[in-house]
Amino acid sequence: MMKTMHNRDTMHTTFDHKEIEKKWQAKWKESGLYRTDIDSAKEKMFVLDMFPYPSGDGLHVGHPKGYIATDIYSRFKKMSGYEILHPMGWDAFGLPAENFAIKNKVHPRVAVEKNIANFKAQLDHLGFNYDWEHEINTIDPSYYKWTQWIFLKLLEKGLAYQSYEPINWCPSCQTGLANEDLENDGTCERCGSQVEKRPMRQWVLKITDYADRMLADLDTLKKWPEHIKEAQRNWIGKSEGATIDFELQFTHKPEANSNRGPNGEKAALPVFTTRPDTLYGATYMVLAPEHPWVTLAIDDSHDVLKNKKEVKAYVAAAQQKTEIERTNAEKEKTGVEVKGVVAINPANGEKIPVFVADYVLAGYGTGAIMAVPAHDERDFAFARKFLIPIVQVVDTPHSLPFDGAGPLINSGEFDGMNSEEAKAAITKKVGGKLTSTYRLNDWVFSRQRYWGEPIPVIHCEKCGVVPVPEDQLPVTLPEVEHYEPTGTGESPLAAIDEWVNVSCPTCDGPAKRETNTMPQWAGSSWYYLRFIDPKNETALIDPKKEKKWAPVDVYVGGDHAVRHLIYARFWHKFLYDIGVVHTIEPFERLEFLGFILAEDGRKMSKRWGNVINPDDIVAQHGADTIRVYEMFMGPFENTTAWSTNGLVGAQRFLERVYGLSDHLSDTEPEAVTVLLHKTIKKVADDIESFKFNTAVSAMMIFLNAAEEQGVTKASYGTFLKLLAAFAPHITEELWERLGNDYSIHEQPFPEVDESKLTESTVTIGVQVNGRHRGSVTISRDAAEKDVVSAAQADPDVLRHLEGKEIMKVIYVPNRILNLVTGG
RNA sequence: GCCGAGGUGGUGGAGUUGGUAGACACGAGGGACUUAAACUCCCUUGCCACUUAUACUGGCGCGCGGGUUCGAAUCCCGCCCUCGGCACCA
Repeated sequence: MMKTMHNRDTMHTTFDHKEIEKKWQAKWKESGLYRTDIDSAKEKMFVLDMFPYPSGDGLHVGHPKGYIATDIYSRFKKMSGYEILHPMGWDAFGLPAENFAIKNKVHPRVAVEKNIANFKAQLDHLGFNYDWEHEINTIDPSYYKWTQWIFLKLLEKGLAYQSYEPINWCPSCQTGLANEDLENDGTCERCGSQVEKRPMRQWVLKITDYADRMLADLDTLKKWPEHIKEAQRNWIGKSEGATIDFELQFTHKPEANSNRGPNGEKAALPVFTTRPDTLYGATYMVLAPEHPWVTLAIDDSHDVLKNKKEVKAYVAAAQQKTEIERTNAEKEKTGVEVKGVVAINPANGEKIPVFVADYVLAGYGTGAIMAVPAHDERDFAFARKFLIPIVQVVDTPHSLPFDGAGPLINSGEFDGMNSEEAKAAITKKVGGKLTSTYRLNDWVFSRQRYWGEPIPVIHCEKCGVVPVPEDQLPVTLPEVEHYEPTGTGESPLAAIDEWVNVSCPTCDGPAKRETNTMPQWAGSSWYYLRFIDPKNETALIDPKKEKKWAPVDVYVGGDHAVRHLIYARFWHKFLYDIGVVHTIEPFERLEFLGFILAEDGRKMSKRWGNVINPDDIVAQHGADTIRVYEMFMGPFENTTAWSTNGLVGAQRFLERVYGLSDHLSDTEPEAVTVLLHKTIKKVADDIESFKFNTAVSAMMIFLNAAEEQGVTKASYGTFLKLLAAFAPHITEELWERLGNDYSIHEQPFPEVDESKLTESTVTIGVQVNGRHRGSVTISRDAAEKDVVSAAQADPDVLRHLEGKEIMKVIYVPNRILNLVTGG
């Protein structure tokens, strides 16, 4: 290929990025370029990042990656004719601010506001197109008024309740936690302490009522990554099966059999099983140590067991174990037979022993199981150890335990029936119910800490729990002397008598405020809605605005695959049910981003001393450089290590773009025009699908060609528009230098001239026997015989055809020619 | 164990309705400019063999082993490894 080289020497022009950034950031602000017109008639596009927690450490270069992507995407959409909403806000309640406040003796609000100012400055340095008129902050009383309002609605609908069940308690953070706040090994995700089970009064949200809908509606989320949906499915953990009652008989104190319940009804315990088809093989029953029946049976006032002491000791020992010890499948099974009581297998009437064992979990299903050792690995191991009969009921050539399906045996009238069919049939015979159970537990919603939204209820001696009347919202967080957690299970708010003691809204009698606060995740469970209508004082959101702007069109973030996204989906569905929103899901499309590691391949952390502050990169290399670089690093969803060399590569690219403005030509080769239109198409398609790395690469390819072959002012201007979303400062500057009107960011995105995309000649690869041997350049859509004769004229091809006869010709027009020879 | 995503040069990565693998960038080597260095620019750069040669040419190459096909990074079968979610969940 011919290359007419311009001498790049003379092309090199450096520019003062600091000057340009300062100039245009000021101009953008002054002209209100990025203001959103919520009432615009244009089609809307709501592009949102997961808003940050404003930590004292500030941003490192990894944080802005997602923000850059949404900035580019929303700028592109604006150029494509949409009215965009691309806001930013602060998730500012939570433990770190509170801990910082305790340590440094400042009010958390003061610390957080300082951090926000720092974050905002860091973001502004990168040239983002946020409309700060739409900023929100979860700690503003005008915001959390509506967080509290949602809680009241949940309470009203019976979806918030108080529970005294043992919950996760972090001894270091001194607060209760939700299951979602724990690591896999049962430690606190925030401080790493081993979490304890502790019974205490808690507010709990009935998220399980929404489990089925949250699971089913995942299928409507066509624009979500599969792995996120899968993580949510796993978290919800639905199992389908049956609940079947097992009658108990007392053998040690037979008189107890005739004297149960007010109507003499028999005692029966329900078990949950996914394999009701194996009921005939159930040779014992197991209860979790925390099962209420067990608790009752070992109570001192009861005396129906033969070995109460022994069972009691086992239960006590089980409670001493940590979560990890309890849930380690590898360890040998332990348990104790409950003597003096047997269960009746409802299928065949056999008397089977009852055990208490900690391999059965109280929090799942009914906390009791029917054990089928022949067809369950765990039951098999347990049965072998305790010498319990093993009865095979599913026919299989495999060895036991076998947990697959097959024709039944030893199952009375069901012999020969297939497992699947037998599930419903056997359940029906024994009067059981086909049910589902979930791994997901209700959301433990109260924290015994200061820095959170007060839960808006009042406890009255006479009336019990009384919601704070809506017109008294927000219940504002009072000033306190000390933020330290009390450790007693009471929040620090409990010490502020003048705040706690109120009169009951119902009876006017003496009452106390709820002193627990909401978890960190409350404010972020609905914040996206508030961006649309941030200053509304009379409603959470104006219905008309909601109708136009919800849901979020593109939501971008990493992490939070379950927690935040589960909670937000839950609240959104609730808001749908009470008529606040009109869609069943909050986020139409989700883009998951990969993180940026430090140059040494480790996570960026103060601990390793490898943190890079974007401010330093902006100062040294420019905001446009870091923007282009972070998009060029690799696929958006990939986690990649920072590379200063790569950054410099992006900077060189921008400097060459800038330098080219001094070397524009009056004409350009057709090839450059054609390439420009290919580039327009490629960049538009790639931004739409979040493939920013290949969009940048396409622009680099165009720049290389334009430098080598020449480019006109018009084409160069078009190219600048493609680059504008990525590098908003220098493109604005160059746009002005070309003599155009302000602003490049309000230009329509260039149109592709489709006629330019089809070149008149094509280069076709030529294969001999499937191996590439040469290529021919020929007019588009050339006839097969012309391509073959052109290929036969190619010496490289000819060499491989020598002395051979062409048996077969495979020709894919404009793509490939394959000559197959005999011999 | 179950489920999901992935494995391509020295590096980040292109390319998957099967059709010229390695675009673009980084790094490296060589050269121009410079008193010198930096910057900038030009050339080379998957591996191996042959060769005075970086020229030709041939062979091998997308985790491994098979298969389908004129043709496989792409489709099928069987493995291995990495990352993520769940996990004594009945």
